[in-house]
Amino acid sequence: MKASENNRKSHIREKNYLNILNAAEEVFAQNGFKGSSMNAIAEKAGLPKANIHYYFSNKMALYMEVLQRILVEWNQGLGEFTEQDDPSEVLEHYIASKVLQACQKPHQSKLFASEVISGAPAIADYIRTEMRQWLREKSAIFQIWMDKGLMKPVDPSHLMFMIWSTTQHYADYQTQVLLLLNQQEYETSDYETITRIVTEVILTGVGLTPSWKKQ
Amino acid sequence: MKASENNRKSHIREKNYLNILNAAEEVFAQNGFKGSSMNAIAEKAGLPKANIHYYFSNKMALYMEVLQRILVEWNQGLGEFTEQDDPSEVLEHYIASKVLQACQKPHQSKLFASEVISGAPAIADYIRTEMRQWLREKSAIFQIWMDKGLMKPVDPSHLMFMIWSTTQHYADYQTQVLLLLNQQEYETSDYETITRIVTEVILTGVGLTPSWKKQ
DNA sequence: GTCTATAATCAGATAGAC
DNA sequence: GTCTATCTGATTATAGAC
Repeated sequence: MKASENNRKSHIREKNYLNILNAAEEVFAQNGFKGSSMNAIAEKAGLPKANIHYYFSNKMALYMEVLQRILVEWNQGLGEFTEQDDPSEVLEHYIASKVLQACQKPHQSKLFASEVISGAPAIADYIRTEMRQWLREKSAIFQIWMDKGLMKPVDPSHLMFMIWSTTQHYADYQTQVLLLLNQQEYETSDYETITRIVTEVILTGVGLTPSWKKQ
Repeated sequence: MKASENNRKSHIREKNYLNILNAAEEVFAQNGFKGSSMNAIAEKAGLPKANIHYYFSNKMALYMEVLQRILVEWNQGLGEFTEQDDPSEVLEHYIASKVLQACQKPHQSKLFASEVISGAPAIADYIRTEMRQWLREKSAIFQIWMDKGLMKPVDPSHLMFMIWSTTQHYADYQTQVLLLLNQQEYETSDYETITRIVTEVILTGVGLTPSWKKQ
């Protein structure tokens, strides 16, 4: 087999693979693992059901791939900071990224929420190890900032929960938010409004000043 | 038929009815509407599957009853206040009730979250009418308080979303929170910790003072 | 009112032609 | 690699004995 053929084939493989993953992400996000059918995923991907089984050994394997991809993307995009950084800059940046992520890729947070609501059977281990470790590290940095008097002392873990909940709300409860605001979808101006109020309330709440209020 | 017999029968009916509703609430909360099976509900209720169909015509009818009951309970327990009330007292009380509700009856919020994540097919109408109306009324009160200079001006709807998200987080993401905090379940002391930090950050964030910080 | 048995449909997974 | 046909088991719902 010529190399060019090989490339073309693996290109097709890659394309189908991603197509299925994307379709699965949407369907799983809407109805959770148990509530989603391979049929629904196949239809969304525009393929016969059997093709999915050609690329993924079974439903659970597909689900794990989708979840894995989300966790990897989340770990890349967010949350690396050190005690040397400026507290308000760090929180502002973190909140802004989370809001953007929630509004632009709500499926990801919805799928994650679905998984956690059903008891996190697939990611309990991940939460107990990597996520807990990450939270411990970042909490320690918060604590140092508080000890230095750079911010008001509040429980660091719960502060992180507040950031997660307020931002992810716009993904998980997207349907409710849009219905209440009488909008069809999020617009770019919404990202800014949301980021602004969440940042302002939380930063002020822990004794910090948002950059746009300084001087 | 004697009256006593009639009473006994309707008592049995009531007991079974509630038993099924409670079982259904748990199962639907964990796996959503599509992901839940009548079988699982029957097992949790300790009844043969057919008995459920004796009390509820079908799966959707059972689901709607469960949802209905949650919405009624939520409407009773929370959130009646007027512009004459004191802003910090109102917010403190509202947040405390929501935290208690989230920690004590996480199923309810989980089920609601599940419904909204899947696009709110069963309650879109409720959200568009009653809930939107409620939000408009309360937002108007917030706005009056802000106009009077009693609190810092922020978007009232989004402020409400922040209260909902931070409190409901402890229900919807209960599994994650407990895994991260390395706890088996919420304790009474947790209710207080959570209420305290959420209240403190949000109230301070909108320029109010929690009661325990006054004088 | 309760429960076993069963009809009818749907879902996950595979076989095998192309 | 792709797709139709099909197997097997689960699921909703009902029939009918008790």
